[in-house]
Amino acid sequence: MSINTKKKQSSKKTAKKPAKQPPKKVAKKSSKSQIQNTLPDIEENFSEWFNEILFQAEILDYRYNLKGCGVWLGYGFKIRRAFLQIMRDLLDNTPIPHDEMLFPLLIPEDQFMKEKETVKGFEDQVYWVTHGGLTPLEVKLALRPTSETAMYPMAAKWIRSHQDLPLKTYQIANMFRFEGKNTRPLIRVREITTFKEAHTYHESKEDCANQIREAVSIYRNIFDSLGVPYLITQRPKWDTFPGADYTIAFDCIFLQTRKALQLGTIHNLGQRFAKTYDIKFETADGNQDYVYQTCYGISERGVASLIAIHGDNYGLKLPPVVAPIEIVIVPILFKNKEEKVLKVCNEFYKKLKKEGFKVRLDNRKISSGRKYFHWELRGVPIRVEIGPKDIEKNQIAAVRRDVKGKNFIPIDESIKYLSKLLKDIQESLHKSAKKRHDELIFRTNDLEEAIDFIDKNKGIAEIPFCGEEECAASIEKRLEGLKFLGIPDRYLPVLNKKVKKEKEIYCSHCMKPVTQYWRIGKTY
RNA sequence: GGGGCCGUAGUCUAGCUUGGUAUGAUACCUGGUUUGGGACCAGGAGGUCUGGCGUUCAAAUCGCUGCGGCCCCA
Repeated sequence: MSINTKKKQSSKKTAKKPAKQPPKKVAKKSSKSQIQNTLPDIEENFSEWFNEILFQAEILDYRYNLKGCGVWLGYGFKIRRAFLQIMRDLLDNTPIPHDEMLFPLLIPEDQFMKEKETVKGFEDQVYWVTHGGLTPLEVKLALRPTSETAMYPMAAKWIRSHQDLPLKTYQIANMFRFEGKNTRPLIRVREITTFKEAHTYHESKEDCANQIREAVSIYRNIFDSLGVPYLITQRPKWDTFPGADYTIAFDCIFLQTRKALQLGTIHNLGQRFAKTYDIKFETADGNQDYVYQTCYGISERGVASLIAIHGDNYGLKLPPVVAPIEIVIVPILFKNKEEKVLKVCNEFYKKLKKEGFKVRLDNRKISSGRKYFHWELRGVPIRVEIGPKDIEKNQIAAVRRDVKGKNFIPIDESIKYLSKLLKDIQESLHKSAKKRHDELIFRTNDLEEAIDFIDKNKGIAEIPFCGEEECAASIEKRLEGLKFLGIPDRYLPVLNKKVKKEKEIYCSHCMKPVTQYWRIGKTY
């Protein structure tokens, strides 16, 4: 199957178009059978590949006919669920746990408008509910674009004393943002179906800084589990979350487009929101003070990143931790031998199931080659084949998805072998992605070189920079789509005991002496 | 934000210029034969031609507009 990524060059009138390029083969095929269900080439046409894989691998159906909204399908939903499980496990198990909560989707206008900075940052993106049935509402209701304004008035009611602090909360819910016309499945959507937002409340600046460190470490863990490489960067002050003191972001550079995708953000909110929403507590010495806050969020872009980072021309490669199926068993059936093979497969299936593997036996009456393509497209890490020859030799054939080798294993050793293989795949996916990702970062003192590097879509660059917005603006003007990501983590006091300082470098634009490189590149 | 192109079965597509029975493939269903990398044969089912309005004896086809998609530029 294939979804609407067709690119029709011809108009009705001018019809006679150039011959359509056949899709690039993803596999060797006998010459007489026709090619179908192929994916666009991931290197040549990443964005088409991405749309196709979402549909073909049954992750998302984007034919809902409402811009920026789609349907999570069965297989995709399971991946999403595993992704959420990773986040929940980490947040629930910090020394002082985060409590999961759920706030209303609707926010009354007056409450929403209270925090001026946030409103300004989101005002052109808010969906408004103006009617209840046929009755116009006296106070219109915002569909949350983010939940600070829903949560903080409640927090003000809950927090009385320093004994109530720190309070750590999170919710996983959908958000609505009226994005412009350039929407993209999972990456830029109008309904963010999956937004994990943590909000924490503290009695001091120091506690707040500690929380930032905890958040960074949680996020590291999340993306490491997905095998997704990332850069940690403090956003420039002009690109900080509205109302926050500073914002630290996790970005992933897509290996094909070499554009950075923001995967998650961590904000130090200081006391600004506490003052707006009057979140006060009584200190140990009997005074009143406003709480210090942080918030940090991750969306379904996490799923997008693991699809994009590991995928190839055969389809997905799922890290075992998020794979809905870790091992698929394909029986190799020959005439008059079916019963025997199916019996052995069934026994092996039950054995793996009992051992706790996420396993699936593919009994369908289609050719085995077809099954291979089917499961490879869906990124199942290991395929086990069992045929008459294997039964004779008391073995199984194990094929890994990531590097495609076939190995024959004595059936008695198979459990041990398979669980080790899953671990290997998990690690090797991460390692190979990280290796390719690291190669996309280029440090130079020469602005021309940096711009050339980015212009040729080779990745992102680090250049010496003074931090001034005007200076940044003149550099951004040099190349379309060029953006300042911000300050690399190695320079951030909050994340380093000893902060690194560069010597004898000068801002790429104004030539002032500086001590930091900044990251610049193209972004999604 | 500005501009361009497009929408026909689950999917892809022919037909549109010059208005008159909607083409083919694939996927799907049934039966048969097969199966160590996308099998084959036979039969079957599947369409408000993106929604609305208009022109016309007659609209997939011409015009306007909504919705949706893709591309280029800011």
